[in-house]
Amino acid sequence: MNKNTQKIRLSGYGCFSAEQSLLCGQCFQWEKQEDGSFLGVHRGSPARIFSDETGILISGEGGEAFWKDYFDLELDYGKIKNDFASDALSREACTYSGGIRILKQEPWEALCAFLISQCNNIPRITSILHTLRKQFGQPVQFEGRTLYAFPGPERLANLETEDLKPLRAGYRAPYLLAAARAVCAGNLCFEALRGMETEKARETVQQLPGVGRKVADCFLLYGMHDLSCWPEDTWMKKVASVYPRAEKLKKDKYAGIIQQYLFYFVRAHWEDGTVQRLAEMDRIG
DNA sequence: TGCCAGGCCGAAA
DNA sequence: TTTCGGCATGGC
Repeated sequence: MNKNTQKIRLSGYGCFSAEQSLLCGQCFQWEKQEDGSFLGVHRGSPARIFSDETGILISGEGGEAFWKDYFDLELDYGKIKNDFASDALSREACTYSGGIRILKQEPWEALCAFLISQCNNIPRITSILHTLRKQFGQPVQFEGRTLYAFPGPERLANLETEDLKPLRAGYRAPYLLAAARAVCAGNLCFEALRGMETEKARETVQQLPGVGRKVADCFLLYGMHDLSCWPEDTWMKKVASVYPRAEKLKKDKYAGIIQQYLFYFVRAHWEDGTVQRLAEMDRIG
C-alpha cells in the first residue's frame, strides 16, 4: 500500500450505488473489477471504490472530505426523489436508478469527455478517453498496477491533430486541442464560469468549436455541477415524445439529476416497451 | 452494405 | 428559422 493510501468507510448517506453512479454515462474513467469494485483516478488520486447497502468503501489516495465532495454526499437525494416521483414513469426511474448521484467531476476532464461524446456511444467514448489518458496522462502506481491521470490542458495545448491519431476520435480531435488552447490562453476560465448565471456560462462555453447546446449542458451539469442543466439528447427526445411532463421537468432546480435518472432508465427500457406503457399510464391517470 | 451512436456546423431553403 | 448533409470511427 502506498504511504498516502487510506481506507475510508462512508455510511449513513443513502441513495448511492457505485455501479450506477460510475457507469451511468456521466463519467468514463472507472473500470469495474471482478470483485464488483471500481478502479480509477479522480483529480490525480487513484482509488478503488466499492458500495453496498451498508455504505461506501474507498481504498486510495485523497481523504474523506475529498471523496464525500466527489460523490456529493451532503445533498439530500431522498428528498429530491420524493419531490420528483409523482407519476408512474418518474417513480419507476427513481426505483431503477435511485443510486445515481451527479458526481462533482474535474471540469476540464468533463469538458473533454463530452466533446468526445457527440454522435458516439458510451463504450467508444470510454475507449477514446482511456487511450487519451494512457498516451498523455501522468502514470500513477496503485495496487501494483499502472493507472493514468487525466492529462491537463497544458499537456494537450501544444499537440497537433496528428498527435491525437491513436485516439481514433475522428473529427472530434481538433475540438480537444482548441479547448486546451483556450484554457491555456486564459480564454476559458472555469473559476470565472462558476460566478456566471447558467445562461451566460452556457453562451461562453458554446464559443468553443464543437460545443453546442448539448455538450455545453453536459459540461455545466457534470463538470460545473450546475444541477439545473438538462442535457437533452436522442434518448431524452424519446422520453419527451411519449411523456409530456419532460418539458416541465427541464425547468426544475434539480433537472440534471432527474434527467440522469430518466436517461439511465429509458436507455435500459425503451426497446421492451416499458417506458411507453408507463408514460401511457401517466396520460390516463 | 447500411445504419446508428448522449452532435456540431455551415449552407440552402 | 428550420432543415439537411457531411463529418471520422466502430459495432452490429
